Amino acid sequence: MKDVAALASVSNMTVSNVVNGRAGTVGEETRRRVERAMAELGFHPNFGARALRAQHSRTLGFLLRDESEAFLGDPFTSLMIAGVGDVLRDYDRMLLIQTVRSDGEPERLLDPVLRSQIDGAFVYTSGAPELRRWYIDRLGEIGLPFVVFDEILDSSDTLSVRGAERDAASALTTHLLEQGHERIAFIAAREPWVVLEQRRLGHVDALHGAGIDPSSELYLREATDWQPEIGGQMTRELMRLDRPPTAIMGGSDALAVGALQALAELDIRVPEDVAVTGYDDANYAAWVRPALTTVHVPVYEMGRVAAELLLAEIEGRPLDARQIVLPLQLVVRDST
Amino acid sequence: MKDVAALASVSNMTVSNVVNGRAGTVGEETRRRVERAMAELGFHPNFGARALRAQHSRTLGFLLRDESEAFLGDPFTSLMIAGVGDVLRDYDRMLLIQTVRSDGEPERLLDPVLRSQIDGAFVYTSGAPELRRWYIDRLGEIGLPFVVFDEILDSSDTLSVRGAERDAASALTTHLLEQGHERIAFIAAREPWVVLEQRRLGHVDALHGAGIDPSSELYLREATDWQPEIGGQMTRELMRLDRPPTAIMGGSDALAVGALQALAELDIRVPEDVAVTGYDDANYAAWVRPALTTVHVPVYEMGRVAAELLLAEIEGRPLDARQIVLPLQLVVRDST
DNA sequence: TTGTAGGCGTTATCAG
DNA sequence: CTGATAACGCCTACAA
Repeated sequence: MKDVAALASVSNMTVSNVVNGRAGTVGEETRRRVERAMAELGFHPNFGARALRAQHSRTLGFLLRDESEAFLGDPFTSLMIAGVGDVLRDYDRMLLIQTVRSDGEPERLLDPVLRSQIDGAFVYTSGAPELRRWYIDRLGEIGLPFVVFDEILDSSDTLSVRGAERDAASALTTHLLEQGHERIAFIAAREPWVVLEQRRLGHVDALHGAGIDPSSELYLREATDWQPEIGGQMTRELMRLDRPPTAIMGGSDALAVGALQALAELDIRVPEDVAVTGYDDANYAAWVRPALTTVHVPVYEMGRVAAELLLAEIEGRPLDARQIVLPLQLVVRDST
Repeated sequence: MKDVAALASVSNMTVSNVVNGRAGTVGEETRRRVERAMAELGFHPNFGARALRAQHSRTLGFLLRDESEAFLGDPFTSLMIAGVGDVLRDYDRMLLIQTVRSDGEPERLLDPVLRSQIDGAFVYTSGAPELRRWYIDRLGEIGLPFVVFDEILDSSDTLSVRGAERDAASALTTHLLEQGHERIAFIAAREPWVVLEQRRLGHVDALHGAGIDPSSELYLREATDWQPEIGGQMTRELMRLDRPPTAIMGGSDALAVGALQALAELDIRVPEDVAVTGYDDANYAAWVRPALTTVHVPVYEMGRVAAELLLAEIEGRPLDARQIVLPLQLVVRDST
């Protein structure tokens, strides 16, 4: 910077003012001289120095803790990050990704925060409620702005974004009930996941609403992961029941795909004999046959909304709401 | 830091030595005192200050320029980032994502580099060859270590990672030839994409090897994107030909899924009447019916390899090779 | 083994 | 509108 200053025969401060486009503090002619000098020398402000002095980095952090290995590879997660990333790009901010394995030290997730490397954080964590709670509390103590995803917070001023999972699951179940189904199974993985609990609750809500008692033999959650094979296994198990279900709700699209496959192998027609629904509306939900009835979860949009929210908070703009719940859309296709 | 120093009754320097675990420069007893003080005060070294002074940030950048909007949402890209991210996590480094829209200023992609915000870069760019070239040259000038993906570089010491696309496409075509197919169509999107050119070349290689001249009416590339619908359109077009193909190779799985759908609607059996192949081996390739024969592209692995490569370079470890070409695996399923 | 002095590149403050 | 000065928090070099 001092080279630029020298070349343009001005002081450091003037260069700084030009770089930061501080209006009305620098003469038109001087600005031009400085700009020319910057171009000539290929000057770019040093990030570390700026962060040190200005106490902010124009960088936001995505803090991610997931169970699986290729966590970031999860389409859900990456679409969320894409939403965040797209908005940040428009606001000219950068995104830092920090992740911890579920078998690593959880505190490490907060490193960028503790080191003042970021100006705000997006928090997307799996795992035990206590841990999730701990992260939120800790971040609150630290006082850095942050948004959490999928967390159900009452009477708190923590920023959060989530989908109306319970309502949507209820709507999906109601859709099935309206088709005349009464024995509706619900299959899922065993992994703890708040969102899934909500889906289950919504499902039960709707059953109760129709005066049906959820049967425990129709609620399978034996699996360890969300692969279709597991969905197939659970489906076979269900169809061996004395009174098999007439509809199977998958806790995710992948599980539903497995159900579809298993039913095809058993020569059971979908939707004539048994209806199947997914959840998430992954791209392939429309591509399998029969195309899956499912619930569209606007993950990308959630990322965008969260980013807008956090940026508004950071830039001191007024917020309409601190907790945002996005509606989910029922998508009826051919499997029901 | 000075607070810690005060509390432990030592100098700043001693605290710094403890933080950085510099061996043998600090007494056992002193270290303990300092550590206690750090814990008590919740001390964490300031990132900006360290980056400024040390001239490195332990952060690597993923520089991404893509045509589409939700660029990061592309499963390909995000799996690659996941691979990179997983390795960096093991090496205790962070990942900064920088992106530019195709309609934005391309130079902005290099901002983190120019500002010394990162210690190295992963470069994944779409677009005209000149621009891609420009990025590589510019990064070379700057002198920061970087790896590029999917770039075919000869006689250069630029680090790069790519798949053996041409070989795999050739193998896939050969597989079809061995099944007795002679009229093999190739459909793709028009978007410029180096990888696709390679796939096409491999396809042609195999045809030539079998003494077949690639027919231009069997090479469709009219589409604007990679959605299945487009693959369906092209398939219908192909089947209207006087001598329709007996096999259709999709430039990607999504296109192949579209072909599958179109053929089903035309009551053409796959693979009996027409064989179909995809490319990429996306998760759904195994889930559609008939399950797609395709080529597995180890994107996640590519990310990992690139990260290992770049880290070795940065940390000054010796490199076996600077240009890495990963083999791709032919995956034969039910559509051929 | 520990301490002191100085500077990394920027920006805030305040004087001119 | 512009410039001098100090400080941000840490680390390198050298001294004790």
